[in-house]
Amino acid sequence: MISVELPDGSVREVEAGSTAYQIAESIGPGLARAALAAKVDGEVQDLARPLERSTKLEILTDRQPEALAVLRHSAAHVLATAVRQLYPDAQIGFGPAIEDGFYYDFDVDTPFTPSDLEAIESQMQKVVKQDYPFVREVVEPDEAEARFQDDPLKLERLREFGTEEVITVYTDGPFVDLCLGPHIRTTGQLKHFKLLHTAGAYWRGDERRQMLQRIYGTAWFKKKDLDQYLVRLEEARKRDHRVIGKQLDLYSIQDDVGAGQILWHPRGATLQFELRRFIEDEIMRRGYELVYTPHVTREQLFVRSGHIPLYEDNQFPAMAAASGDADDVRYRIKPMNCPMHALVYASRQRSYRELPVRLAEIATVYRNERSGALHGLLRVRGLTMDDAHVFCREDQIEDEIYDMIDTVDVVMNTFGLEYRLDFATRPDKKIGADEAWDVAERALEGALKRRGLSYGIDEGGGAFYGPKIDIKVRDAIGREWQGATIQLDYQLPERFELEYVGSDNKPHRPVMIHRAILGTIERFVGMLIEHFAGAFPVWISPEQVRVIPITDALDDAAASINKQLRGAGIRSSLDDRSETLNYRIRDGEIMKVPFMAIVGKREAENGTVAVRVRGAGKKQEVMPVAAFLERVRQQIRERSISPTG
RNA sequence: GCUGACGUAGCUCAACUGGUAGAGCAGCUGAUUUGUAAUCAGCAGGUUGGGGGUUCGAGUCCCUUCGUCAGCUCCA
Repeated sequence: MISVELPDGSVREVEAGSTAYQIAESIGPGLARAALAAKVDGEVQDLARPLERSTKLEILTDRQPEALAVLRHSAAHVLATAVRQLYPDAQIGFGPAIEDGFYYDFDVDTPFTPSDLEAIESQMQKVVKQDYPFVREVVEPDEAEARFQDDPLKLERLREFGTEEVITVYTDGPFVDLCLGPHIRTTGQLKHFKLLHTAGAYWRGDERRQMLQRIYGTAWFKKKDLDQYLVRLEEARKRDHRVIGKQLDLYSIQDDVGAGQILWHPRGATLQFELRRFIEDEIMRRGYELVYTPHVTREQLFVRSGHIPLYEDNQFPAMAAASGDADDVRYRIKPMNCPMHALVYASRQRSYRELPVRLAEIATVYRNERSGALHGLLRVRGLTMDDAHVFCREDQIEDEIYDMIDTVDVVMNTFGLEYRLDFATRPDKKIGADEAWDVAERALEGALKRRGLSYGIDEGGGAFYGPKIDIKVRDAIGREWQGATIQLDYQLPERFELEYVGSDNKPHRPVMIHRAILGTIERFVGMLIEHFAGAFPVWISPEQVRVIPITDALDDAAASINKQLRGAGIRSSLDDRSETLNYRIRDGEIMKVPFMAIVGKREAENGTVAVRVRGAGKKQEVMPVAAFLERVRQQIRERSISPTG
């Protein structure tokens, strides 16, 4: 007999070899029916696994979020079962649960079409109806080899197993898979799922290997959850910066210019203008100095910096010699600013007294991104970094990093953006002595700890030249994009032989820190559009106030208010079109203008405006023009997130 | 770059198996003068992304090229 402790603290004595399912049955038929998996001593397992030792046991049902991943992974098996029935020659890859769903990779001769998906989904329904139990078996290597004789992908994985490892296979009806588990009890427990789309995916994520066909799907405990998820996807599409960017006339990308290049329209340019002003103001108060450097330089510069050949794939090809130059002088458009900032530093002698030297430049750089990677504003070829390079002594690193993290936090909080910090440590392939890495990593982590923000650790994720801190923000549909980045660099100072004269009157090599706070203006604006769904804070709104006269008899009065607002530095416009009031108000709402100042006869007579605040509907407020003006200015000054705030 | 899907008026989308390219909104003109989310009428607008091919005939089929989208890979 063994004793099993349940979550409520009660203990049951059962025979060794009893299953969690049997225990669930003994507790009650309702629980047995609802049971999806078991948690044994903190580990999620199949319900059918025999319990050999005294343990703590929790029966997982649809009330435990941990069971969702089990359900989704099982859904992947049901998918594979269906695909194998419809396409017996399909070879199977991997099929894990992922956030919000699952996928399974198949090697098939002809890729699946959308209508194939429908057929596969209805076949899945049949598999569910069959209510096949998921059966786990532990097998010997040669037995496993035999079972997966016709599945080269599985065989490949199988041959990677160490001799000590336990090989398990799972069977549901006709389908057998090499799999760690766990699974739900039967296929019938999968109820609410939907296949979403297909995509190619390299086998083992390696672009040199063959491309498999991946089918993505989603699965939920309840129909309501599934429906909500589909609605959420729909809502996210409405927040898509590419949709809103068009609606609000912020920017365009045109074939005549080329993929991945942004044409900023006046409204989008205003966002960029305010961001630049904001960040430049912020960092100059923190002791940074602005520099401007060329966009095209001799290729040799990037050879010296090491970009060529290391980064060459991401650079645009060389340009021919400028006229009059020697034939061997070629030029490159810059993919980064760091070499030039290093040269600014090196342009004269530096004393330890002037360190840290902090050089900043908001500059557009050009990278030859692979066409398939481009994505609206979030991944472009012409990207504008709010770049800076700090040259300092090792003992100054921590303070500098601390200040950078603080800047990131201030900037993100200004917009109410949530972000995630990742501390990326030394990779296997690295340059420099371990002692230097020790110092660098300690400094970075010390600064993180001092700032008191939580962060993840990306073990071995650092750059080859130094550890880094990455800041990631999510887009409307939950994809993470890198924003700010802070990178320590021992390599470039070496290559450019950067020096400062120390108090000992001897030359020393400074450390270089690369950092961007917004990341790139393009990506940051894209994130802002999605975050605010186009309803920007007043201070960055392209159009802050729209003055609307009720009839054309009031056009002059409205025009003079508009002029007054503009004179006060407010981005105001006048809508005196010969359209109905309703039409113009609707237009203002659609364009997400934070304030509409409506001028009727009463207002004109009293020197007031009827202020309609974006999103507040009819709850307007009549106030003197001067008071309104001050209110807008206050919102701008305080960088309020919402006009109602 | 790779796999798949897609590309029709400024925008959103129609056009059955190949048979005269349409609508709404936006735009222009005129009328209307409006008190808080679409006033009415008229007009104009397209070598169907580009190039080539099959066909009596191509938006529709084929090839090619550019681009977009979802992923993969890569990355700010």
